[in-house]
Amino acid sequence: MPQILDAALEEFGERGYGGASMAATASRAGVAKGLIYHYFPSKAELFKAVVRSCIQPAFAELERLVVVWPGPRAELLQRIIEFGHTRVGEEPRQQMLFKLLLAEASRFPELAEFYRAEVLARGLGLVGQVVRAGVASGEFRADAADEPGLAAVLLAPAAMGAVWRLMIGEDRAPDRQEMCRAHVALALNGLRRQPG
Amino acid sequence: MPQILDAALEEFGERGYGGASMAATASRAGVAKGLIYHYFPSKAELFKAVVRSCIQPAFAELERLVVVWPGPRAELLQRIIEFGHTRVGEEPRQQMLFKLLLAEASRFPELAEFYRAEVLARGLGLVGQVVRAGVASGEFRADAADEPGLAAVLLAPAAMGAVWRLMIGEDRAPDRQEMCRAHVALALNGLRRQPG
Amino acid sequence: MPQILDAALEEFGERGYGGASMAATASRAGVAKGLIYHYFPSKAELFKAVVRSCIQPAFAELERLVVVWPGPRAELLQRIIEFGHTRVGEEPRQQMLFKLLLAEASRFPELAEFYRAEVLARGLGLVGQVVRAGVASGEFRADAADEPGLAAVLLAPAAMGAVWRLMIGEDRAPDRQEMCRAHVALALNGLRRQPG
Amino acid sequence: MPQILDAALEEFGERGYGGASMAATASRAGVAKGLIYHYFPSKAELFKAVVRSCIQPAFAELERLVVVWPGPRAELLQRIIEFGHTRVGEEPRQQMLFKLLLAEASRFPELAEFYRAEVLARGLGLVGQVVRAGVASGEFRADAADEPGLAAVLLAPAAMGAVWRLMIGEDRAPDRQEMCRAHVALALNGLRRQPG
DNA sequence: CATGAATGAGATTTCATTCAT
DNA sequence: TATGAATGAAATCTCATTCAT
Repeated sequence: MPQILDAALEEFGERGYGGASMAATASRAGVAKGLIYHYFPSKAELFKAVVRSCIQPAFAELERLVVVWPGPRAELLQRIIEFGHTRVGEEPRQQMLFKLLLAEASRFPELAEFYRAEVLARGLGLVGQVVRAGVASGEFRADAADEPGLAAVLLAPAAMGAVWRLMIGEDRAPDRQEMCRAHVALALNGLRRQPG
Repeated sequence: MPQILDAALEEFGERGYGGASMAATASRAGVAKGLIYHYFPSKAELFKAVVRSCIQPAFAELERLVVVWPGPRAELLQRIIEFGHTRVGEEPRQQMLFKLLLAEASRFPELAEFYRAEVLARGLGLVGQVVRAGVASGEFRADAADEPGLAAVLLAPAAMGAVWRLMIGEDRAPDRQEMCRAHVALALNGLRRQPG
Repeated sequence: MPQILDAALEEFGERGYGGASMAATASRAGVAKGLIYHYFPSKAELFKAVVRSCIQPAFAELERLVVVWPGPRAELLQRIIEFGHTRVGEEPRQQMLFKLLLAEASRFPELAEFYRAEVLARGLGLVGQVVRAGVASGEFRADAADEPGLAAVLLAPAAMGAVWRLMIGEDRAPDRQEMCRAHVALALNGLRRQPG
Repeated sequence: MPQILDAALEEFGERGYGGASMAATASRAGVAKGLIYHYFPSKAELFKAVVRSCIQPAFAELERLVVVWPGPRAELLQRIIEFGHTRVGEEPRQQMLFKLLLAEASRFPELAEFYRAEVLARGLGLVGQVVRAGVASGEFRADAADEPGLAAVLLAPAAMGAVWRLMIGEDRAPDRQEMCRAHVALALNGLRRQPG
């Protein structure tokens, strides 16, 4: 059954939900078509199972880090941004998951809700927490705490970088490292407490 | 024939490339299936024609504005950012186009290339030009001119906002106005010349 | 399209609704599978179309006869009974129709209703009319007009003969002519006005 | 194993032979699919076993009654007819059995033969015996003994009543009691010795 | 220009049946 | 006895595409 999920992930990833074929998935997995239906009642259920199987506690590491971070918040924010640019879409399974979410979320409300709750909301919470802590400690300008859209703006460049890479390929998309550097610079400058 | 393209846009937009059906497109357009093949040799060609038909000189206005802008670059940049947040994905046709690009670009290299050249590159060029002008005029910090990823970072929040809205719906996605305000603030603060 | 209906009638008749196959129907008809779906949206619709195509004004002849009959009602009743025994299930199309109705009516409410309204009710009406006329003319015993189940009882032997023939074959079922003779005798004796 | 037969009866009764599924039968019975095959080599054999399990000595009571009946034959015949109308298709198991026989007999020759020998022939024998006895005793008209189709005609209304109820439902079919009354009246009148 | 009958490959899904445990 | 994983054939249905008219 894990082999079926693996095969299905590949197939869905390569062809999308609509383009994927149960027969191809079965033969990728080296099993008979019927066996898939022994475990999953339909293509849609298989798809959701595949997505579920890719969910990983990606944020756990960061969330722990935020809690125990001893140094300045600016540095923590930098780490988070760098983590976003380097780690997002690095592992193939995660990359496929993101691709599927991107392409099919609008046709699978459950998927969209999962993405909102498990990925977006956690990411926003993480960043928002750091920002507020930095404001409280006086590192960041005070009004940053009152900008409800700030977390999303801080998250967006890393996410959009991944989207661009998926859409037009790693080689033609904006360079990962360059975006990362500029992102860090803009964020830290943009949050710095104003002189005078 | 424009009716066919309109119908096809709706159909592709609602069902995606794989899910769209020529028969449904024909009946949406009120013509016979055969007529579609009179104009378009295949489903894939119809799809590309649909995408092409949605291309609009979205950047033309901005590109002109950048050239003739009389005031401070900060204000120009603010206008561009605001334009991005409010206009991107506002018109239904543009929204569908973006959705299709997002979902199918990886399976239609021509589409991806079109997006890269006509949308991404022009957008990056636009923003980059403003940044360099602002640096030249002393409004923005000098090292902003040497950050090749900066334009992408400045563009990303507006783009990602549109992606989020497509994925999880206007109502559950991060608020458009809040993101816009935070985006402007972060960008202007982040680019400001550092006090000596 | 008539060839499809003919082929479907054969297929459904031989194999029943559940056992019939669209592929077999198509190849019987000498057309491609897909063409059937060009005309009929589903197997169930094809089935109903087949049934509809078999409906014939079987009772029209008898209904006219009842109206204009000049002689004694007993003789008319005898003719109707004989018609029932000899004609029902004689023509192959009608035989198949009856078989299908019998076997599938309980799973196709529309079919059951059609049978009730177009076959059973008309048959009962016909017989009831003759009985009442015979009572009115004094040929039949008076209380026959007050027995609401009589028409069904008079119809039943002919119908049940057809059912038996379908179930166990013409050769092993009760003999058609013998049943017919006994039926006529019982009916005419049973309706005769009582002496004294 | 009785649970399997019960479950199979329900399943076959609801869906017919073709529509019934071994998996559904197994889950109705609360056992695994494999276990059914432990007892029954195939779906067809299970079906026949189900039918066999429903056979009950329905006629035994009547056959005994005919032998020992002390009173007039007319009264005995009336009882038999009333028994037919009230008892046939009363118990759900018998009803399902009849339904299955009706629908599938033509595709299961063994079933048809079983029905002919165990149901039809015994019923005809029973009625025939009573008629002959009544003729011998002078209660019934003499020529009734020479009508080979008479028994079938006398049996038919009760049987057809059950068929109609199965086809179009108890509520829309001819009323059971009304048919019974008319049947008794017609039979007794129709068999009465003619006045000189 | 325009139709729609016709095709045939391929999609998802069901299901009786087998078999190792 | 009993399970349930596994199979593979066949079922219904869809759909892009062709072509005679």
